[in-house]
Formats: sequence, C-alpha cells, structure tokens
Amino acid sequence: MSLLPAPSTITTTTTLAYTLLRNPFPTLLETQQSHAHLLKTGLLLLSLRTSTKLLSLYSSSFHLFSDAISLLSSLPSPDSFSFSTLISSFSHSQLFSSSLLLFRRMLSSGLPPDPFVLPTAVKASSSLFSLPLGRQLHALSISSGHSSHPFVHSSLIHMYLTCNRITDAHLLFDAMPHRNLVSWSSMIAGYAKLGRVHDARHMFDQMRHSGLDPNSITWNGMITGFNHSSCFLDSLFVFSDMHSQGFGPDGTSFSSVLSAAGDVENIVFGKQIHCYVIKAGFGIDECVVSAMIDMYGKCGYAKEMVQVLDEVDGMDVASCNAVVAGLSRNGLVEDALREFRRFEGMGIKLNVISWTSIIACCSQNGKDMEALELFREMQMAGVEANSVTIPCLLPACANIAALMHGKSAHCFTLRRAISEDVYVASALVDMYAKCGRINNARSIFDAMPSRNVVSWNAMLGGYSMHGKAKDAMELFHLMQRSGQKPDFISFTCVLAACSQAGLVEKGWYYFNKMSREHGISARMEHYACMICLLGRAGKLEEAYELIKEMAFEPDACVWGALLSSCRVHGNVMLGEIAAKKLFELEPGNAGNYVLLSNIYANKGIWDGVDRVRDTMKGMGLKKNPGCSWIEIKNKVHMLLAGDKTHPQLSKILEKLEQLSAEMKKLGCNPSTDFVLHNVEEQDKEQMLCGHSEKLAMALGLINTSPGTPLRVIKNLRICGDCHAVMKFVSKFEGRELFVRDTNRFHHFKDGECSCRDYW
DNA sequence: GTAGGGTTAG
Repeated sequence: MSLLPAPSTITTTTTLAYTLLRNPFPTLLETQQSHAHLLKTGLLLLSLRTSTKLLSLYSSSFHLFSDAISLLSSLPSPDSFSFSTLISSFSHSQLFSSSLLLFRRMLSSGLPPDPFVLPTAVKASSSLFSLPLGRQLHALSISSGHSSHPFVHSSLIHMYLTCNRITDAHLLFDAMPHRNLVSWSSMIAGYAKLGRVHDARHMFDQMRHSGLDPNSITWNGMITGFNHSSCFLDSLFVFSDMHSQGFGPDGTSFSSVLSAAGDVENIVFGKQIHCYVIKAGFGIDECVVSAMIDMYGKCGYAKEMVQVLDEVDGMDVASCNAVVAGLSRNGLVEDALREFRRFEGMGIKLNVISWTSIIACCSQNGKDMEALELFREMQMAGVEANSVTIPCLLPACANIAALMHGKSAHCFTLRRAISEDVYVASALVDMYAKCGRINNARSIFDAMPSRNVVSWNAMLGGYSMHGKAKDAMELFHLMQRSGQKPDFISFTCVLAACSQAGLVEKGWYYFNKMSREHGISARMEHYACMICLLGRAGKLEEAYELIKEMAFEPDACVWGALLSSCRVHGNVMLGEIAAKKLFELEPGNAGNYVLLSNIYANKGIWDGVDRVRDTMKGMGLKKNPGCSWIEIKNKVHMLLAGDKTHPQLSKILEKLEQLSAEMKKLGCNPSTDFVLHNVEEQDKEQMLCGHSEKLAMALGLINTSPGTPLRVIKNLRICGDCHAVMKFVSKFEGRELFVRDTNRFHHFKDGECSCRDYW
C-alpha cells in the first residue's frame, strides 16, 4: 500500500491547508483539525509555509507555546522564518528568556541570524536589562554583517540606552550611516530619561536641522522621558511646544502630560488639558481617563476624580484603580473603601492593582487588620498577588506583629519566586524584625542578591529596635564597605541604636561624621535621637544645650525626648521648660501632662500635680487609651486598656491576680512609681483592669501551651509596672516574651529583659 | 517574522 494519500484525500488536505492560510482568524478547533489532517497525510512536512502558519497560530493567537515548540521540533528542517515567528511570539508575550533560548537554539541548529530576527533578540535582551546579552548580540550583529542594517542598528542603540549606557549608545548613533527617525527618537528619549534636558533638546534641534520632522513618538518619547526623570515642568513645556507647532496630541501625549501636571500639582494646567482632551475626542481613551483621574488626585481634587469616572460610559478598571489610589493619597480611607466596594458591587473585574491599592491604603493608614482581611478576600476572589502586593501587605503584618500572617506571605513569595525581589525582601526583613524575629530578618537580608538603601535601613532599624547597638554599628560599616551610601534614615537608625544602648560617645561620633564626612545635615529626627541619648544618660544640661544650638525650631519629638529624660532623672526645672514647649506644640496630647505630673509626684510637689490635673480637666483631656495586640493561633487579638468586653476577661483577671499573689509571695512588689496618683475614676478602673500589654500577655498565657513564646505589641511605651511583671513571668512561667512598644523591643527571658532596664 | 512613546498599586 502506498504511503502517499489517495488523490481524494490530497484534495481535501490541500483545501484544508489552503483554508488555513487564507482564514485570518481560525478558531483553535479549526487550527487543530487542520493540523491533524496535515499530520495524518504527511503533507505538513512538505509545506514549511503551512507549518509556520500553524506555529504562528499556536503561539501568537492561542498562547499554546508548548504545542508550538513541539511542532517546531517535529519539523525536519525549519528555516529562520519559522524560528523568527516563534521567537517574536515569545517576546510579544513578555517571555523574553524563552525567546532568547529559542534564538540560541536557532543558531546552534546552523541557521545564520538575519536582519529580521536580530532586532527581536536585541529587544528581548533590553527587556531583561541584560547588558552582557546585549553586547553578545552586538558582536553577533557585526560578525554576521548586519550591524549596519537600520533596524538592527536602532535596536542596539535602544539596548544600550535601556542598560544605562548612553555613551555607548551615542557612539553607535554617531557611527550610523543613515540615521532615521527611530534612532533619533531613541536618543532624544534616552537623554530625556536621564534628566539631561539640554542634551535632549539639542538632539531634537539637530534632528530637525538634518531635515527630519518629528512624529508623535518623538514628541511623546521626550515628554515621557522627562516625566521619568522627574523633569515635570520640561514635560509641560514640550507639550506646549508640540501644540504650538501644530502637532495634535494623541492618547499617549495626553496621558503623559496629565501625569506631569499631576506631579507638579498644577491644577490650572491640568484643567486646561482636561478641556483639550474632551475637544480632541480623547475622553473615551481609557489611559487618558485614568491619567486625568490620577492628575485630579495628585492635585487634591477628590470630588472631580469621581466625577470624571462617573461621566465615562463603561468604567475601565484602571480608572477605578486611579480613584481608589487618589482617595487613599488624600487620606480619604473610608471613601476609598466605599468606592472599592462600589466597584466590586458593579461587577467591575478588579485586578491585582485594584486589590494592591486598597491593601496599601489600609496598611498605610493604620487599618492593619482590614489590610489582612482584604488580602484574604483577594485570594478568595482568585486574584493572585504579585511583587508589589506583598510589600504593601507586609507593613500591616509588621505593625501588629502578625507573625503567622507575615510568614504565610513569605511562603507565598517563595512559591511565586519573588522572594528575592529587592522590595519584597526588604519588606520581609522589616516584617521579621518588627515581629521580634531579628535572626530571621538577618538570614533574609544575607540571602538577598541585591540590596538598596531601603534594605540596609530595614536591617539597621531592626537592630536598633532590638537594642542591638553593636550589630547595628557593624552592619553600618559593612554597608559602607559594600559601597552603599548611607542616607539620613541610615544615620537615624544608628543614632537610635546608640541611644537604646546609652552609647554617648559613639552617638556623638556618628552625629558629627554624618555632616562632616557624608554631607548630610542633621534633621529633626537626628536631634531627637541625640536628645534621647544624652537625656537618658543623665546629661540633661548637655541635651538642653544641643536643643538651643539647633538651626531650626525643635519639634515635639525633640522636646518630648527631653521631657521623658527629665522624668527618668527627676529634673523639675528642665522638665517644666520642655513641658511648656510641648503644651504649645501639642495642646491636645495628654501624655505630656501625665509626664510632667509624674515628675512632680515623684518629687512630692503635690500642688504641681494638682495644677496639671486641673489643666487637663479644664481642657477635657483624657489619657490616650493604651492598646495592645497579640497573635494567638493565627488570629490577631486587640486589647484596650480597661477593656471589659473581652469574652475571656474573667479568666484574664484571674490569671493576673494569681501572678500578682505569686510575686508578693516572692517579695517582688509591683512598682507604683509609674502610677499617676491623682487619677480620675475612669483611670482607676483602667488600672484595676490592668494595662493593655498585661491583658494581652495574660490572654496569651491562658490560650497557648506552656513554653510557647508570646509576642505583644503596644501603641504606647511599656510602663514600669508591666515591665516588672513581665520579667517575673518570663522566669516564673518559663516563657519568652517579646514586647514591642513605640520605641523598641523588650525581650524577656529568665527574669531579665534585653533592655537591661534601660529604656 | 524586524527598531523608538502612554494611565492605575511599592
């Protein structure tokens, strides 16, 4: 029997193949049927043109890349056209590594690179920001004799620009025999992106002198380039130039110029563009609409944002996202949540950006529990988090020390292979440090393939918060040896670490080094650290002198640091000075009055105590309620001082009474030093029920098995009495306790605290 | 099957 198909079959098959080639949009089924027939008849192998058409359909229309690859592999002698088809499909789907791997396979199969496939490969290497790959391709272009081909040449220029090698790009540009609009536009955009306004404009003029007219891409490349380098005013100027020279803006230029207008918060210009957009008929371009909403948001016009959105027929998700982000940016958290729910209710298909925006909105505005809940909802909705979502979520875990939630986010990053992203890893370092796991933070930090100043600061801040001054200083030196320049936050962390450990001389050393060697002038937070350091070390006069030397008006943090130190060292005179300033700066902060009252009470100055109490009463001030969080079995519990509504309250109080009795039996008297004597009835009740950190600790003790470490977060400084009780509990119950207050970590173990009672 | 430009989340 002949292996060739019967004549009738040939007719059918050729008809099928013909249909396939002529049909611009076949369905997957039609494609697969044609494929099957061609395969069965053996004709597939005879027509490279047909098989390449199949390759294109599988990869570019249906994204069935493994089917496309196996088809390609089955072809006895695919040509460079077949390879190019699949290589460019990979690139179009952002699969740049696969694209380049296939390009390599094409070369090793003996096919030479041609001027069609080379630009695609170069573009893939640019998209991966890989200079080494780009250089190899440059060399290959030369050796294969295609380097002067205009498309190859332009792609190489763009590759060098993308890899921040403007000089190499310019050399290549100069060597170009026939410069075209594409290469000029690339160079202009390249300079604009670097903020080299003069060079970009100069190139633009040179291009016109050479007789070439810009097109919309040339103009837009310049506008978006200037936006990229934060030269927003220059963007606006270019847009005006474009307009006055008779070039009608397109969607891209409208989107970009709106973004620039928002960034310089120029509402007048923004509104002009709004009118222009409507007149030019771009009010339906989704990118332009979302850029317009973004502009209004950045200028602080919340109402207009929602108006623009509601005026559009059929809201697109990017515009909805811009509304949520804009409300969040303006601190309108409740409105952002309401709009988010409204969009959800309207059946708008919310994407990862929508969810990330609302999670960020919550975690940046003190709604940490809500952020965690939204993350859960997002997963339930089947939307997968990415490398931006996680750094937005993790601060919420860190804020309330939700270690289990943080850990599960960490696992997620490992599964999705995003754990090494510099933003993700930095946020993980911060989260672990703030949840008391300083060693885990360090392991992640050490494993990072690349770090930026934020990563170093997260680790430095962690050591500082844990009172590990020596580690902080060692890391700070490692940071400099690694070539990373410290910024003002790095110095704040190191100074805070010195302050936690009472290292006065080291503190002065870094404080002076900062301006002298690093050219960073001292900011408010640096002074606050120094005042805290000097004050707590008992050098109150020196601290006060430093305040007087400051070149700008000290804020409440600086005076607050002095007042707290006066409280510790019983200095009435300076305490009164600091308190007076604080009453002016923060009239509503009851904590300052309480501190001053404590200073008086400690010295037995009862009329002073009465005066402060009367003032507080007259102003209607109440102590900021203490609040603590503890995570027990994956659930975060929030406890307020004097909380009488907790379902386990009686058990908690029973536990605290039992502990108190044990302490008395062993001769440990709870410190009454920290108790305000002239307390209101309500405060007395609160004291009776206990501070929130004690309640949280007791809740942890009765709900976890013996020996389980407990982690408590408090919104205020830990009080002396609670500190003493926790030291006792760590020994008596054999528990490790981690308490994070507003200032630092206290790690209680075997009756001792890591702060060595210095805080 | 080839080169240059856009909006919304860190």
